[in-house]
Amino acid sequence: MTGATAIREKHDGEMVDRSNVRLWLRLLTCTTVIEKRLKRRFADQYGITLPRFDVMAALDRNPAGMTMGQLSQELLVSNGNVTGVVQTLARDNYISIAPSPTDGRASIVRLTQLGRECFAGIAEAHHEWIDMMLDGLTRDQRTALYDLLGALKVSLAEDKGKEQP
Amino acid sequence: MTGATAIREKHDGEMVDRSNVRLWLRLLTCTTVIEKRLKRRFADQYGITLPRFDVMAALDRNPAGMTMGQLSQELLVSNGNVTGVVQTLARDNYISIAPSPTDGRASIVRLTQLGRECFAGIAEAHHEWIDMMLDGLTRDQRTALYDLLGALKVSLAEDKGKEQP
DNA sequence: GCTTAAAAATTTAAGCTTGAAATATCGTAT
DNA sequence: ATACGATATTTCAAGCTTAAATTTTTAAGC
Repeated sequence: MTGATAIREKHDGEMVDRSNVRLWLRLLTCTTVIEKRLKRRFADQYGITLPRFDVMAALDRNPAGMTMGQLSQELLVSNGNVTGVVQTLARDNYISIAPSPTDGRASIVRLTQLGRECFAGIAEAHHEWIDMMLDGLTRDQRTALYDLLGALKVSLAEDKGKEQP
Repeated sequence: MTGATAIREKHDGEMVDRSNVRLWLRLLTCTTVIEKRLKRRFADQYGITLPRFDVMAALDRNPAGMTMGQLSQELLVSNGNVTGVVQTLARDNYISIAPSPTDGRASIVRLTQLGRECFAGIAEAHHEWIDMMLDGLTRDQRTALYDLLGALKVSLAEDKGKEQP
């Protein structure tokens, strides 16, 4: 079923059975394909990058505002990365950065009116694109995939403190 | 089951049921967590980046060498990216870049002896790390996840030509 | 009030990534 | 032999990302 547009999976070069590595590579390939398509569509139709959308989405969910540290934790990226993306969004007036009333070190980041309006339209398109990309799976398949990824997520969280070899 | 080290999922800010978006975010979160751990371990224990490892893995699988374009297709990244990563590996003498005997525009990239030796050790560690990270799933879960991701991959490939809204 | 460790954020250097432009080469048609 | 479209790669600008260093501020202890 691999037609001309079939997606190749990354390979690690080993010939012996490496089912875990193959599972990981398939996970990575699926995620990468979806992510690149989203990025392309965000850029083409809205002139926005995925990281900026992620920041706006986090702020949309927290209308009272968030600190840089909270954004870093919510988005699973470093503080330096958050600083850079936030500054770009502020430059373009999608968000505002205000000093924290209670901590002189911190800032409170919020969506502006312009930011909220832009985000609403982009979020709707985002949903539609995701729906389309997952449309080829049955509802049962999507549910099963969601549950299995949930198990993986829990397992990875428990992993956190494990020693490395 | 969300302990202190539980991994938060990214959110898109909507309160209505958006199961496809939640599935996508869970996929993204799992992939991101594994990828970041691999990157950290590669850097800490071998002083190498994941993209460089990817290039070496592709070349290990193709001892006769590959062109830049083949690397780009194999690794699902742009030509410009391949150029940059390949040049860095060549600088460090892990790979060699030779003019193609049949096409003056192209180059043939191969692992050097040093590159092969380094890659062998790193690849082994890579397998172990992946095995450990996926160890929390049962064999049946891993098989089911692999198959479901396969269905998703096929579906995404068929997506390729679909019109956007 | 002073000292110190910790916290919050910014800055920095290095690497990765894309898409487009530029350059050199190839293959085909005339 | 020449012209032209296509191909392969490099270069470039812009953005993202990390980890570490730095700066500013806070909180705790004395």
